[in-house]
Parts: sequence; C-alpha cells; structure tokens
Amino acid sequence: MAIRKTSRQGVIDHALRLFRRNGYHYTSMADIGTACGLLKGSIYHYFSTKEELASATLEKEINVAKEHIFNSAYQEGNSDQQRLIDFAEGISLHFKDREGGCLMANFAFEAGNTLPELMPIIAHYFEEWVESLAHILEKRYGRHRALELAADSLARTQGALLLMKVDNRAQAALQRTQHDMLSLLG
Amino acid sequence: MAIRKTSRQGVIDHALRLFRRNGYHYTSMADIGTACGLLKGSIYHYFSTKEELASATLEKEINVAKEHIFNSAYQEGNSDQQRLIDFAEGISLHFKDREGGCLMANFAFEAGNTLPELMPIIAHYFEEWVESLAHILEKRYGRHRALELAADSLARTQGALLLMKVDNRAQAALQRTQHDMLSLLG
Amino acid sequence: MAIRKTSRQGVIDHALRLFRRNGYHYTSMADIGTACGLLKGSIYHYFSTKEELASATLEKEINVAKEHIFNSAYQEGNSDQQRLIDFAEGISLHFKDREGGCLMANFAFEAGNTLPELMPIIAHYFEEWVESLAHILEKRYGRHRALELAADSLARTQGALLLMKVDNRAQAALQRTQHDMLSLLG
Amino acid sequence: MAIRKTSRQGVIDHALRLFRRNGYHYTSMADIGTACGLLKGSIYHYFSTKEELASATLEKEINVAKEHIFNSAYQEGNSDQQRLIDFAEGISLHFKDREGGCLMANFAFEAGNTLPELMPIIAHYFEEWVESLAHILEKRYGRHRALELAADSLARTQGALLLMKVDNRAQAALQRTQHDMLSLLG
DNA sequence: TATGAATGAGGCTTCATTCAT
DNA sequence: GATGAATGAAGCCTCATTCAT
Repeated sequence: MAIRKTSRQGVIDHALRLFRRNGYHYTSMADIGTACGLLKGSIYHYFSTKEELASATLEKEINVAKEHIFNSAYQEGNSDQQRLIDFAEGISLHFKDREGGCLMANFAFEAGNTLPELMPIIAHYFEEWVESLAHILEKRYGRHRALELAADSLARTQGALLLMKVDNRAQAALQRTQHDMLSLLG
Repeated sequence: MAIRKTSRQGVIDHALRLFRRNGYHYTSMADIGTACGLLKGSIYHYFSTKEELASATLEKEINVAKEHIFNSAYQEGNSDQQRLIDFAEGISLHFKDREGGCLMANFAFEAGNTLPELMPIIAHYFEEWVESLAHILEKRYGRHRALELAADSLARTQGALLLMKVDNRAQAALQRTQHDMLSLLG
Repeated sequence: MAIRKTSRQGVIDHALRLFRRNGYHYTSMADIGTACGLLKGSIYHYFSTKEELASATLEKEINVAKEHIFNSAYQEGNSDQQRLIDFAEGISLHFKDREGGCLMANFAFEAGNTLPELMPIIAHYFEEWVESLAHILEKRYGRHRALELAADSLARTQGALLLMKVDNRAQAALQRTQHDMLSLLG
Repeated sequence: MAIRKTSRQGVIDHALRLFRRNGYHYTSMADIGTACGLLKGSIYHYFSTKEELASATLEKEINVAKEHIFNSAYQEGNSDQQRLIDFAEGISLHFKDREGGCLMANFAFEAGNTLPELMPIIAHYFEEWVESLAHILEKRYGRHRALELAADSLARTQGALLLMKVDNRAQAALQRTQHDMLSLLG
C-alpha cells in the first residue's frame, strides 16, 4: 500500500473540478479522495488543510486563465484588434462546457464570510482580468475609460455565467457579451 | 408556556437576511433562532425543514422585488421612459447597502447541485426581471431584441453585484449599469 | 427522544471519574457519552468543547477538596490539633479507593504542554492545599516555616499517590505521610 | 539511497527527551522523526512499534539513573555518609533543568490504563531507587525502617518534581527533600 | 537504510431534526 | 407555541503503521 496513486497536481485538478461544480462546502474531503482514488485522510499527505487545497486550486485557476485568456492581451506581435479577438475567444473556450461556471466567482460567494484568507487571491484574479483587457483598450479609449469598459465587460461575463446556472439558454447572453466586446475595437 | 415570540413572517425576515449575507449552508437553524429570539427547535413550528424555510424566503424576495422593481414596468399611467427610470432606480434602492448582494444569485450558486427544488423559484425571479424590463423596451426594439437587451442588463447587474463582494469599488460598475440602462430609451 | 437522561452535573461527575482514571487524552467524548448514557454529540448540549468540560471537572474537584479537606483548617471551634487531625483524615478519605489518584496531578502532567488554560486552576488547587495546611501550622512554626512544611507534606502525599499507580503497596507510604503530618503538632 | 542518518541509540535519545517533555501520547512518531532527521516511517527500521520504542527509552532511563544515582549506594570504598551525599547529589544533578521532570513518573501517569506492558519497567525503576537508598540506610535503621524511609524520600522527591510542573517555586521543595535526606545520617 | 505514499481507525465537533414537557 | 434534551449522520483532521521503491 505504498503505490503512488496520484500527485499533488492530480489532487488539485480533481479538487478544482469538484469545487467549481459543487462549491467549497459541498465538496467534502471524502469526495475529493474518491475522485483521486484516495481515502480522505490521504489527501493530507499533500495538503495540510482543506483550505490550503482550495488555495492551491485558486492559484492553478489563475495560471490557467492567464494562459488561456489574459496573456493574449500582451502578445507583442499582434494588433490590438487581434489581441481582443484572442481575448474574447479565450473566454469562450475557457468557459465552454465548464460545469459550474467560474471557480473564482463561486468562491467569491463562499469566501467572504468563511474563508477570508482566500479573498485576496480572488480579487487578484479579477484585477488581472480587468487590467489585461484594459491594456488592449487603452490606446483607443484612454486608461480611465478603458478600465471602466473592461470592468463592465467582466461584470457582464460573470453575470451571464451566473444566469447559465439557472437557465442554460443564457449561453446566448454570454455570446453576446463576447460579441459586444469585439465591437469595442470594431 | 406558549407565549408567542414571533411569527412566520418574522422568521422569514430574519432568515432572509442571514441567507443573503452568509448563504444557505453557512446559516444554521441556530443562527436563525438566535436572530428571532427562538431556539432552533422552535423554528420547526413554522417550517418543517430548513429547505422549506429557504423556499419561503425566496418567495418573499420575489414579492419584494416585484414591489420595488418589476411592477414599475407595468404602471399604466407612466411613459416608457418614466417606467425605465423607475425600474433602474428600483434596482439601485433595492441593492443599496444590502449586505450580501442578491439573495437569488447567492442561492443560484448553492442551489444548483444541492437544492434542486429551489431552482425553479430562482429561475422564475430572473424571468420576471427580464420579462418586465423587456416589456418596457419592446415598443422601441421589438420583442426579440428587447428580451436580449433585458437579459444583458440583468447579467451586468448581477455581475456587478458579484464583483462588489470582492471589491467594493465595483459599486461604480453597478451605477454605470443603471446609467447605460437608461440610455436604452435616451 | 427528548427524555432527559442526565444533567450538566451528571456529565461532570462521569467525566471527572474517567479523566481521573484514564487521563484527559485517553478519555474520549464517546467514552464520556457512554458513561452518561448519551451519544458523544449530545455532550455538546452541555459543554461547548472537551476542554470546557475538563475545566468544569477541575472546578468541581476543587470544591470537593475544599469541603473534604481544606475547610477543616478554618474551623473556628476546633483546636489546631483537631484541625490537623481532620485535615489528615480528610486526605485519607478523599483518596481512599479513588482509582487514578489525584485528578489535579494527572492533569498537571497533561496540561502543561497541551492545555495551558487549565494550569491556573491546577495551580490554584495546590496553593489552596498549602495555604490551608500552613494556616494550621503557622502559630507553632511561624508563617515561613509553616509554608515550607505544608509544601513538603503536599509533595509527599502526591508522590505517594503516584507510587500507588505503580505498586499498590505504596498505600503504606501514603499512610505514613498522614501520620508524620500529625506529629507536626504532636 | 541508504545513507545512514542515525542509529538506534540516536532515535532513543531523541524520543526519550520528547517523551519526557510532552508525554507518550503527545509525542508523535512524526515528532520523533523530525528530531532525528528521519521521516516517521523510517523509525520502523529500528523499532517495530511506538510502544517498543517507548520501552527502549525506559530501559535507557533506568541505566542512566543507575549510573547517575543508584550505583553510588554500592561504592565499596565510600562511607555510608559519603554514599548518601553522592546519592542526593546524583538526584539533584539528574533532574536539574530537566524539562519535563521524571520520565518514569510521566509514563506512570499514562501507562496505567493504556500501556500496561510498560508498568513493570517503571515499577522496577522505583524499586531500584528504594532498594539502593535503603541499602545506604539499613545499617543505621534496620532493613524494614530503611525501606520505609527510602520510599518516603522517593515519594517526596517525585511529588516535588510534580509540583514543579505547576509552579517553578517548588524547586525549593525539591532541595529541602535532598537536604532532609542527608540529615538521615547526619 | 531511507523515503514517500497510502491506509484505516479514531477523535472532536457541527448541525438538521425530533419530541416530551 | 416554545423549550431543552437528545439523536445520528457527516465533516475535518491526526496518527500509528505498512510497504514498494
């Protein structure tokens, strides 16, 4: 019984998916264990508390979002239009068929009153989102207005993801959000 | 031993506030009892399960939102412009200083995988929102486009409320949302 | 299932006996529950943590010791000799057939590194012991020497109780301790 | 992968110190491992159970006590007075600044109901103590009374060590104990 | 020898719920 | 109607122990 069954990364990946779908509280250590093929107690070999594991999933999500979405804002070789296209498409692909919507938003709902240590990570994620999108827009709109437009676009995107939890037809709202984003440099 | 300390409505009001601030799971029956001046066991005189109580808070929230927001869309005596102004202002007032943001959105995050019976009520709330806002806009935009615009506005509003959980500066995004709503008939 | 099965005092009494015999750690909440006829979870109706329950047992032990032992030092009607006789006899009766010896000493071993909040209660107990015995002796020996003699007598008593854990023949050592105590005013 | 990091003796030494300070239960195999520079699993190369390791620490403690204390009772070249002086001084040095007091006494508190296999070793330690001290005294007092006096002295010493856990001022009581011991042949 | 991964039992605690009074 | 006592299931976490590498 010392056969390696998974890895720190493996645990993070399974936990991330479960947290995204069911939230922090409704995901038990036993659930995560089952998903990894471990017993609940064995997860403590990799993480010393559930909260530390949650923190690791948030870090991972930030890195993935950077790779999938935010980084496209800084591609030196691309025009602003192209960067915006890539940004919007990155969002579409990132949340496509992603059960549970946005991990960060889900945590934002739970973290406020019970996991205050996680709030800064979540805030950082949203800031990166706004900052990178504003970076694309600021040549056209100036920094101040670009930040406003970026924040509004983020809000619409997150709102659409929320509505999709209740009614799948809201997927159309998400698409319109991406579409309207493109028209900002259209 | 039977002095009436509160009422069904009293319990609902306290529970609603707690659910909005802390979420369904993180609000215990004991918390609600404390807020009402009851012991947790006594709540079962009014509601047979916690979920039934939650359901009652959702119904109440719908009614309040109708009164504060949605009904303004159907005021026969008012112009569409005036209705839209009232609608936007209703939203502002409804969520002003409301700790925890939107009860319905909060439940949407928790209800999906764990309280499926509540989803229809939540869906109904968002439909009422879209339907009433679209009612104001459809003379100008036609029904189909009016529904889209209404849904997008709802998404932006909910997204802004979410961002406010993480960073209070997002209040500005909420205001811009109301402002842009008005310009739809400007 | 709402039949009263025990009381706060009942829980304290059972817990005290188990803590004395088996120590704090080796007594589980389930053990205490079993002794009371409760489930482990039900104990939390009376005490919010195991440590709080432990604290209550220490308070109780102090009160019992005052009644059985320490108070005899302050009986106005009695001569010093008589007080000393009562004091020594109180000790004998208090620890007679008391499985586990002295609750306070047992806790002193565990409390140091893991339950620091309990140390002051334990210290208080030993101080009361020394203070009351010295009160009997100080007319004869002066306060300073009386405090020394009292502390030495306490040490011998506690040491004898410890040895009895290992070898029941040490009961004789406990008796000699009481005997030598009497000869202090002999 | 097989570099020797420590030895059986090394593990015993570290474990002994931890058991003395924190007790058997509150010392985890991981703690011992950390102290030795090993992982907890590696300790099982030297000892097949935690209890066996505990047993080894008790054996070691007995040997050290013999060397430091008990043997002085049998020094053929010395007078009884000198032997007693050495015995008392051995005790003083042995427990001087020894965090946690007497390993054997600590185990006596835990071992009774949970580690019965260790009781004989502990009993043996106390017997050696009494036997060797009585050996010094028996020419003067006769065997029977010498055994009593030795047991009483041991009790007082252990009691003083216990009181030191609660209040460091009890160090004076320990010193008086050694002093009174000397006066037995004074 | 030493490691790191895994186990499984057990511990404390929380909580929705029930019910006799 | 309200209470307080009790339940039982579940949750997080710890730890001695095992074992393939």
